Formats: sequence, structure tokens, C-alpha cells
Amino acid sequence: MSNIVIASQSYSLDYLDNKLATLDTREKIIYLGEALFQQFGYNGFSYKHIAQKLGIKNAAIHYHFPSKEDLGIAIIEHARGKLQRWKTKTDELPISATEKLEKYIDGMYGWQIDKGNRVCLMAASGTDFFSIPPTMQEKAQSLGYFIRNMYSEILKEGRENNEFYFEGEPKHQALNILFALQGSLLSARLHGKEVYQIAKNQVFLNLKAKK
Amino acid sequence: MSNIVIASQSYSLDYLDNKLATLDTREKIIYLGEALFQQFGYNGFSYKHIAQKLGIKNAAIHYHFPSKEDLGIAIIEHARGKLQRWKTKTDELPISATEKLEKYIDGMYGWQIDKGNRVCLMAASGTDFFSIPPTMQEKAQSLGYFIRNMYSEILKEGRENNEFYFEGEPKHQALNILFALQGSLLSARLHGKEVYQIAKNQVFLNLKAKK
DNA sequence: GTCTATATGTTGATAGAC
DNA sequence: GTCTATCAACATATAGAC
Repeated sequence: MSNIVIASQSYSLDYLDNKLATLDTREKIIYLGEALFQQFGYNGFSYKHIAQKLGIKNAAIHYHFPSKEDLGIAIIEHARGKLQRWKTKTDELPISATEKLEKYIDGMYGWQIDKGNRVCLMAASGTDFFSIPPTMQEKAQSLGYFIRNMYSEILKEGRENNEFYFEGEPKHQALNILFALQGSLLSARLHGKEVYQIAKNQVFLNLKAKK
Repeated sequence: MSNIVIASQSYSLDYLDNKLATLDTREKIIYLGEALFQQFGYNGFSYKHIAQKLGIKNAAIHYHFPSKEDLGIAIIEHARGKLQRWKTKTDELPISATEKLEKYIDGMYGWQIDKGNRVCLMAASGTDFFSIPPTMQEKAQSLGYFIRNMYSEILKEGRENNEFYFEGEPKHQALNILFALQGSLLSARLHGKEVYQIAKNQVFLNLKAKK
């Protein structure tokens, strides 16, 4: 499947091909749409890009998703479902809070770095918040609250365990950590992938007891 | 000057009017362009929006900035110049590292929150990185390095003074802090302005000695 | 479910008059 | 320096044939 061109620059999305091959058209559109949303923003990709990559026509996409808003909602809902299922599975593992936090971070942020410098959907939605329809805004807010709770819980658990040391409320430290990771994905585009590792490392350093 | 409409929603940019009134056309375009870039992203605003707000025609903007790329570069260069002058002035003040860090943060991030939930230019450039021309990418990278150094220095100074306590290198902690603040501006759109205050507060808590 | 064809609006951009 | 007029390219979207 061919490269796509955005802002006069050509991008290979070959890393998606293996997964795409296993999906039906509707799922393909969501999966690819999610990648494009995270890489180029909601205003940065079009039905034409999806059509080219999938080797179908514009109209076929409109059959599955009459408007771009429908697709946008489907993308966020799909991401949320995936995250929820993944969280449930991860929470069943018999591991420490520290290990679980690292799993959360690697699974939600580290992966994005490896694949084409994506930004997480919550950050992408924040960036484009004023350019997306209100229905999408609500879905994004709700996804955001889910993620915030996820990190609040693990920080609370870890502090009660004496694994983590930090001042302030767990839900506030959770925001601090989430924001740092989101910001690192943005900056990884300007300054390279290392900044993600630095940010992640610093998150854990800041959770350690100080001498 | 009238509202502008983006994604079927109407936004008042009245808060810019006082400042705009003091500028000539070329400066007006840059100043308004900067605001639009930070609020709607590079793909999210057009010459039409600028023309409407300023009460001039599309072609007048092209006279000053033949291509959107020219405007984009001017916006980032202007922001950089403003930041550099502001930093020089701020650094002359006889204040502690803690106070200076707070001045940096309020001046660079707090202000954006009050005005229309803007995102800082570095974050906006990160988000749109793959949709902006290479010339703009370079300007954005350079601005990013300037900001990173700015925060590295103050953290280094503060730790040597025994005002700040943190693990790891100052330049790494600087990234962590910058990312947290940038991320908070994104999330402030989804979840309200309070998250900025929370993030800022948590930054200072994490710099305190732990009992 | 996918196609061709087409409608309608917007975008960045230019030519030439004033 | 700003205007009118106009452009080609692209966007989202629909009608109707296969």
C-alpha cells in the first residue's frame, strides 16, 4: 500500500500494513483514521488519504462513515474500548504498583514513539479541541477522565504501599505525570525520541524518596 | 471587529482588540496569526479568518506574506524575539530562583490560559510538526532549544542554592517540567483551567525537599 | 459495498486596477 | 498597500449505477 502525501511531504505508513491486512474495510478505516488523527491532527488528514492508503474510493468511506464527525467519534470510541480492555487485563497481573505504572506508561506512550512519533489521542484531541465537533469533544473529555482516574488509582496504591513518595494528592500527581508524558510525545517530534525516555525516567525519579 | 467561525463554531477574539489597535497591518497579521496558530493549529486557520477579523481582504495579507509559510516563519520568529527580550528583562530582577521560575511559568503559560485557552507555540508546533514546511520546523526546533536551556539554567541555579531538590540532571528535570506545563494547556481545553494550576502547583511540590 | 460522477464550499495564491 | 476578480486544488459530501 502506497505512501501518503501531507503538506508536500511523503510519509510511509508501512508499519500499519500487517495489522490492516487482518481487518475488514470498516475496521481498516478506523484503525488507519486513528493513526492519521494522531500523526497529523483532525484537520490534517482527509478521506482522500484514507482512500489512497486502502486502495478504495472516497465514496466507500462515506458509506461506512457518512460524515467525518462519525468517523472521528468511532475513532475515539474504539480507542477507549481498546484501552479499557487492555487496562482490565493489565490489572490482573500480579505485579507491584511500580511495575504496573511502567506498564501503563510503556503501553500508552512508549508504543506511540516507536510508531511514527504519534501523539496520544487525548493530546491530539486537546490540540484540535476547537476544531472538532461538540460530540467529539465530549467523547474526548470522557476518555480523558478515564485516563486520569487510571493514573490516580495506581499512584494512590503505590503511595499506600510505600513504593512511591510524593507531595500533594494522587490525582494531582497523576495529572503532572500524564501531562509530562503527553508533552514528551509532542517534543519528541521536534527534538527526537530520547526526550520521551528522559521524561519517563524523570517521572520515576520524582516518585522516589529523596536522600 | 467581528467573531470568526471555525468548524461551525463562533469564537470571539475581542481580547486581542486593544493590542491590535496599536499595530500596523503587517504587525497585526503576525499578532493575530500567532493567536490563531496557538488556538486552532496551523491547519486550523486561514487567511480568510485573518482578513475577516482585521477587516481587510485576503489579497492584502498575501502582499505582506506571499505564502502561508512566510507568515508561519514570521510568527515563530516574532515569538522568539519577544521571549528573548522578556527573558533578558526578567533575569535582571533581583529575585530568587524560585521566584524566577514562577515568573517564567506565569509569563509563558499562565497567560495563555487566561486568553482563550491557547497552547504554547512550542506545543502547537509539535502537534502540527508533520503539517508544517521544513523551514518552519527548523524555527520551531530552535525555539524549543532556547526554552529548554532557559529552564535548565534556572533549575541548576536553584539546586546549587539549595532552593530546589530533585534527582537527575537539571536539563532532564527541566524537560519534565516543561512537558507537564505544555500538557496542562492541552488538557485545560478538555477539563478546564484548574488543571493548569494543579500542574504548576505540583511542579513546585516536586521541587521541595521531602520529609 | 464499492464504483463513477458530480455538487458545493474553502483554501492558498496570483494578476492587474486604483 | 489595498482592492476586485479569478484560479486550481482540495475538502466533505451525495446520487445513482453495478
